[in-house]
Amino acid sequence: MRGMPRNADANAALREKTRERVLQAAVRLFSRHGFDGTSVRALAQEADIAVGLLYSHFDSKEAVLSALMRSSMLDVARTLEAADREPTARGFVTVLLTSAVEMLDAHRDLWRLSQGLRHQPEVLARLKLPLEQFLGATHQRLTQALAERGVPDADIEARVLFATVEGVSQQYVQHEGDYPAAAVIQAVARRWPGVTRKRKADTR
Amino acid sequence: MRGMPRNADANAALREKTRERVLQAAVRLFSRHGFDGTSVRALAQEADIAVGLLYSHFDSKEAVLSALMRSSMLDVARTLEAADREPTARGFVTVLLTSAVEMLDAHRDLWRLSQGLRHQPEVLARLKLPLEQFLGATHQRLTQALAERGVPDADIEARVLFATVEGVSQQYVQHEGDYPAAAVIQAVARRWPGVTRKRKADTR
Amino acid sequence: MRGMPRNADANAALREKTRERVLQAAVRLFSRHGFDGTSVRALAQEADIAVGLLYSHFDSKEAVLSALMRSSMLDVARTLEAADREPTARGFVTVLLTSAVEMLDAHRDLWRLSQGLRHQPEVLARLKLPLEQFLGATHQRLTQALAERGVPDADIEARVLFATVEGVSQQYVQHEGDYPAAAVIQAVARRWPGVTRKRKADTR
Amino acid sequence: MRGMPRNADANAALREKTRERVLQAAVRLFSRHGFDGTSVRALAQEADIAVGLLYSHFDSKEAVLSALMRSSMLDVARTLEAADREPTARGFVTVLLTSAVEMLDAHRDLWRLSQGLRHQPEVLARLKLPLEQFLGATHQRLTQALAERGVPDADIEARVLFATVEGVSQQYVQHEGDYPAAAVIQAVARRWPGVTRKRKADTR
DNA sequence: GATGAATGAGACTTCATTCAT
DNA sequence: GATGAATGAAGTCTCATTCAT
Repeated sequence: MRGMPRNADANAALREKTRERVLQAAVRLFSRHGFDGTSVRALAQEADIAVGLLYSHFDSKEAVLSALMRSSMLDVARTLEAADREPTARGFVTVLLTSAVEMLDAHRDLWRLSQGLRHQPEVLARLKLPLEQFLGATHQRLTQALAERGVPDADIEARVLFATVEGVSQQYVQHEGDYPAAAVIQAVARRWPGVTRKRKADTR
Repeated sequence: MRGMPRNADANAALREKTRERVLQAAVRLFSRHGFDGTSVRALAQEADIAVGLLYSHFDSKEAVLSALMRSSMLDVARTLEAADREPTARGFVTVLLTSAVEMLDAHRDLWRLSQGLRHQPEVLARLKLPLEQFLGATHQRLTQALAERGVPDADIEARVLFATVEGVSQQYVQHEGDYPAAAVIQAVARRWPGVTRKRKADTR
Repeated sequence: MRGMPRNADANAALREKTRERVLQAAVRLFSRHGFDGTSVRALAQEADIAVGLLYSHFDSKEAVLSALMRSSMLDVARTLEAADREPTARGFVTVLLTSAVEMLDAHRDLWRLSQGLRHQPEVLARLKLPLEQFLGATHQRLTQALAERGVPDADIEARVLFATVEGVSQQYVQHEGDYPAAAVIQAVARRWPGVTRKRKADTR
Repeated sequence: MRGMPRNADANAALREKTRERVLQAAVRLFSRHGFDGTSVRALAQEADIAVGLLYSHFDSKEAVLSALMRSSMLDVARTLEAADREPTARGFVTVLLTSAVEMLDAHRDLWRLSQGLRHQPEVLARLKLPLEQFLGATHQRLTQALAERGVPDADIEARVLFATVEGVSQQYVQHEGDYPAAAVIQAVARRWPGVTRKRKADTR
């Protein structure tokens, strides 16, 4: 076992700080110029570190992207959790959209980045991200949430809801600030039942 | 004077055919490997022409992308036109989504490609695409279409509709074939008025 | 099938010339500074071409080395052939050494280079050179040559001979010109039988 | 004044042990992957010390190589000494080869490494190794040894002997264990006089 | 028009070395 | 003494674009 001067804790903290700086710089640059449009040199400069140091934290430029994408998937998952406490479908939809919008405010760049990659199968494959599986699981959760709140035909309705959330998110991000989010959310919510009916049968 | 050879028309047709082959090759490759992931050499190879010839048809690799994006915007515009003949909001929405899905079937790759670039402002700027303006115009047209069909609060409702169309398109493309498009479209349409009420005031 | 302007033959000749220039530059530089000590930029400069062009002729810097090594193995094989016409062991040895020395005069750098790599198993493995096999075959040929010329115990004697040729080559190259090659060759040859005795048994 | 701590001797011994570990790690790695193919980090890891510590023992990576090469030259010199006690040329040759082979068994990797560098003049120059001079001295010693044992034309014969030793060493190392060293040595020795004749004149 | 050899800037990544702790 | 985070120069290779034929 080898020694460890300079205090191991301080060292770990130092590393964590640097890593975080790289990730934040990466969100900014990747989302603006694209992954390929961002050079490692630019990335290091934005993070205010030497190029070499970047590689002591990540195996490759791609690994930085991969870390970001994982974090983005967590964002989405968290959005869902917030809505789960609402008893009615309308409440569920409202909170879902509201917290999605809040998440976008906080992580707009990250979300833009992840959207940009959604449709590039080759790239996703290289990153080894379980996107397919993640989308499937999300659909499942939405279906169950609606079913529990008495929405019939929950499977199809979940698809409608999923599409709506994605569409609204897209529009919201695209408009960079002047989007009537509250009004749109309300208009969407009005289309979902405000009370929970007795369910006669199970979802499946 | 030389030049102006045997048959000017045949020559022009030939050029057009080559140009078309390049564009088709570009959709395939760009949508799979991304713009940066596709080399001009690969592009020329896929189009079965020499690299040099490609440059006699397009100023640059970027110009090829630009041409594709313009064509994609036309796709979307055409989708709208198809729906315009429907008298009720529900009919409008139904046809809008249906023809969107049809368009996706025909131009899935192109649409994927354009989606991938939607969120990269710097790239879009370089391509000098009037995306902002195009989205604004589309929103206008939707708003007017809904207003004309007696939908109150047409501005907000148009945003809901736009978001829905985008969301459904996204999901549809993502699922590569096993998406219950018809059922989803029906479920969406049910949320829109099937009859046109008298309008009391204009939209604007 | 695509066309081929600028005359296909001229094109091929052009390519061959360039390729040859690269190989010659590579011998010079690799043998002086080592493979790792030679940058691709330096290589291209010495060959008086652009870096990129080098890569249209060879897959990698390593591929250049590989091509050289193959050519070096041919050199050695040719040396053997020259000696095969001698009827006595002494004549065989004399010609073998003489033509080895001649070969070294012509391809000193290449031989130095290949010697430098002989003992780096990892590198050789990467180059996928059949060195092991080549050395085995050479030993076989020497054994048979000696046996045919009536040398008893030809297997061991072939090893002595092989070692001598290698050792003399090494010394010759190391001395850069002031090596009494003729005298050494004569002294070596004196140790081998000048007449061919009747063989009583086969070699093996 | 601080420093000069508890036990200066123990400290020095510790340093020496570390230095030795580095050198051993270096032989292993350099001989397998080459000098350039071995990173300082890998070297430190193999020696189980921190990178920084390595630099407190050696000025540079090159200095490590230099130390190894010097040690390799000592190996060769020692080989010669062992043979010096033999009265006849044949005995001298036999012991020379035998102890060369023994040395190779003990320091195969080191010898391989040094052989790999023999033909790279630029590299040798950087290491400031007196190779030229060392080879000259070795030749001198061989010449004298043969002359003293009554071999005429000792200068040329010494070259033959030197070449033989090098050639056999090369073959021996290349064959990684299945080389009939004893038989080859015997076959070589048979070519040298087993008795010492009166010398009529001096060598030079 | 059509070709592909040629160019050279710039991308990602590695690595010897330094130095604050 | 001992550590390993940090540096940035330099390496290999790719690629959009040009142009002689």
